[in-house]
Amino acid sequence: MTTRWLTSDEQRAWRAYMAATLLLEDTLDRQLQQDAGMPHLYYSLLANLSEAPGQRLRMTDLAERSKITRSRLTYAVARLEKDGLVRREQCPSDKRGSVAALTDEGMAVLERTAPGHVETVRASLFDRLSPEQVGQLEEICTRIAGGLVDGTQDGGGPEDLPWKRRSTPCA
Amino acid sequence: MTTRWLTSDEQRAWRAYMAATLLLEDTLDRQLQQDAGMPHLYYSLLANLSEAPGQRLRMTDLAERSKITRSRLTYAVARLEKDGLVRREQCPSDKRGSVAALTDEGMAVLERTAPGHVETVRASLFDRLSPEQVGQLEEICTRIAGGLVDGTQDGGGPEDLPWKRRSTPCA
DNA sequence: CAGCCTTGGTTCAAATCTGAAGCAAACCTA
DNA sequence: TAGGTTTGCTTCAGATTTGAACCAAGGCTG
Repeated sequence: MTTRWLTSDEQRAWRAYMAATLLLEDTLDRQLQQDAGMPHLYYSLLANLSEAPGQRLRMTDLAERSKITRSRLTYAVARLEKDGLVRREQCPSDKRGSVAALTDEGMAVLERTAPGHVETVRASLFDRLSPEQVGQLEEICTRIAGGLVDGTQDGGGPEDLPWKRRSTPCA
Repeated sequence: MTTRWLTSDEQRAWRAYMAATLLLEDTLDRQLQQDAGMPHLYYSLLANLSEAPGQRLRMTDLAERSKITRSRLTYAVARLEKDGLVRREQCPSDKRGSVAALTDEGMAVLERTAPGHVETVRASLFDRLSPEQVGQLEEICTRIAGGLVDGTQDGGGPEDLPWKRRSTPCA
């Protein structure tokens, strides 16, 4: 089959998408590195944990929610643990498993830095969009993410994609 | 001033955005690593060069178009040069400057891998969106990017942001 | 033109990320 | 319950990225 190249509308959208995502991620990384001493992804891990019951999650579960590989998560948590923001615990129900738990200090860092982060997200994104656009963005992104979560893109790729797994709740 | 937290609409949009961008970038990286032996960003560098007059660009210019730092570009180009896909040339008009030029081999790789890449972008993104959504996405992303390009986010941050610079065309 | 600031790019050291491999526990199934 | 597979997570080695430091060439000013 001959390639269906992008239309010029699609090309413009694609270029804008690449620019926006690169610039925004960069902005957030810098802001958080500055104010919280960690990249955006690490902050989002803390945020994820803070919302979980007991402020703790199984590694695989956290990886899945964060859309990152288990390998990447292992390193990230190791760093956060070294900083005392997260503690690793043994999963009582599965001796193989480990649980990442937000420490009080981690929660404190989160509470201290959240306002600045939200402010940056607002200034970079939401304050520039109309309410309708916020809705459109959600719809669009949900659709994209939905298609990629268990994405049988072209017949089963790598297996280390955490969001391709199921994890049993640890309790 | 008290923090203006995200509304629940904004929160949903933000979460969807993070999920979509992480998953999509991951998908593209894997696809291109597989088919072209390089991450998505490197591919986009080649693509950028291929569209430039003479298939060559000043380093700073390329960095700016690609929305990455000069440092990052230096390493990326070094790798691409090692693979023979790009050649560094001296800028005739400025002895400090260097120019990245797409080689024939680089162009060949691009032509060979472009169809698969486009197909992945389609499957992941455009084939899932309505034409209106494509338009909305462009509008939204253009707005985001526009706000961050020379973004005086909160009074002048780091200076190594290439898109904060001007570069003179080399020729 | 000397002195000084800016610009274009690279280099350094350290942090992060990646995919494959490894290891142990859990889960079958005969 | 032994044997084989899967699951959960870490470890390894190498690639990539980061921000600061560095260096040489350009530009400007007195």
